[in-house]
Amino acid sequence: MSIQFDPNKAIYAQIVDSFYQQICSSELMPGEKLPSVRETAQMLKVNPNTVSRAYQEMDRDKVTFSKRGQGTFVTEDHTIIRALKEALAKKQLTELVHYMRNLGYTDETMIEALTKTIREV
Amino acid sequence: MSIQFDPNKAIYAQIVDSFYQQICSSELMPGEKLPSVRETAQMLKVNPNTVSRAYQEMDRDKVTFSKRGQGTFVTEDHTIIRALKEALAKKQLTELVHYMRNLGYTDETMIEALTKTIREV
Amino acid sequence: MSIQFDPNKAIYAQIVDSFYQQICSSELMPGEKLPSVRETAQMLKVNPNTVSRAYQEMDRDKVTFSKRGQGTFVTEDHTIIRALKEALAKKQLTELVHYMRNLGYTDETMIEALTKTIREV
Amino acid sequence: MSIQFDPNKAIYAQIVDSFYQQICSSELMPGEKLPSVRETAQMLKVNPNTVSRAYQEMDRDKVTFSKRGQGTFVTEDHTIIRALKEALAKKQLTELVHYMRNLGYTDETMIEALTKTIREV
DNA sequence: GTGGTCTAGACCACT
DNA sequence: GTGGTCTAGACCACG
Repeated sequence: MSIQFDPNKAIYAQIVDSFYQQICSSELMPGEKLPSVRETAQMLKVNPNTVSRAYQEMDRDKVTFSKRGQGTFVTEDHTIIRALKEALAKKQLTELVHYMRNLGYTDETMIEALTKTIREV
Repeated sequence: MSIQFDPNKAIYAQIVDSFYQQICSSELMPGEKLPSVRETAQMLKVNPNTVSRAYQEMDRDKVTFSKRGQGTFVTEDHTIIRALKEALAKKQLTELVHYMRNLGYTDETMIEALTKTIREV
Repeated sequence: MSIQFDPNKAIYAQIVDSFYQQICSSELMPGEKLPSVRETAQMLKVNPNTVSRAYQEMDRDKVTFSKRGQGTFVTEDHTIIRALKEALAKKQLTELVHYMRNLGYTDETMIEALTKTIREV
Repeated sequence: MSIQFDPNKAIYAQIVDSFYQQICSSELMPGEKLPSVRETAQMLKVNPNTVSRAYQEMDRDKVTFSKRGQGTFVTEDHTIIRALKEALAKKQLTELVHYMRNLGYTDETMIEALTKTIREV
């Protein structure tokens, strides 16, 4: 894993985003252990505190859970992961809708354009 | 206008993108004059050469045209602008399709999700 | 305000508790500004970061909201404050129930004892 | 047994409280022998004099009695234990009543809330 | 080893 | 001034 940090978004939030994508795309499976705070910090060349904050953020969202002395793990509750996927998708879709409308697309032409893209990709 | 530069993409290309968006969303109308190279350079705190390269890029794409001694103008050829819109849209759509597939969406659920988002936004 | 810190509970959490009590007992009214992070830190003789974390915790709970450059304020949403009151009450009540049961009280005698205490206090 | 000492309350009093809770919850039965002063002192990492004072306090309350050369025992007088239970309960209840009133609860809503909590816990 | 917390000191963006 | 973030380095509790 490696993240190209966007200077305008908090690093800890970008770390969260990165893990969420890995979890949603099943690169990280339910119950799987995340790399330790220190490992991740070293890998991303950031301070362990920053990674710790990211892990706590994910814990709070119940997407992960941490066991003191053992590590941080992806939740085994599929409902939560499903909800996470939907939330991420919704965010992308909303951005797209705004972008396309800004470009002059109507609801119908937008769906047409997506359908066409799906066929071609 | 102000751009938050992404260190991974050539600055001139980001300037092009920014103008293309303005043209597609009709913030810049067909035939309208773009700010001068020097103005834009000052505004973006960038070397004028970088801006000049961006303008040349847009000229080459026929999206703008330059008149010696007068400046750079948005094309009045609506076909070109329409094509530009489609190209920008296609790029976003392609990214979305990949993202959603990565999340486990099928073609049908993806279109459904878009339809739902359109209704809600 | 002054807190006698319990060495076993995170300081930031105790600061949150303290503010929550003040908000629930209307010592801090809806919309009222909390002391600044730095003020509170000085008052409690703790590091500003610790106070900041407490404030962020309250923000996340929507009990407060922060405006960059202005300060942190108690929410004006009475629903949230009501829910907070109930949550705090529930916590105390649950502890009490366990304590009283441990002492051999049954459900009826427990309620009787409370009724009697209410009359006397 | 282990006590997390609160720096604001005399240690001997906290030791008394701890034993009283054990007696009321029948962890220590009527007639049962308490650990010796030295044992308790070692266990709690406290000066034996402090424990001795706690034991004297309990003797004075007639909750325990000491036999020279044999040790300290829980009273076999159930009346006293019952009174002790009531006193502990009363203390908790009184605190609760104040806390809940501070939160804006009336006598009726307080009893309702307790009834509800009892059902749920 | 693990995560959790705290301090100290710094810089940023916003009013 | 405000809150928000990051780094650096430390200590703790848990297993």
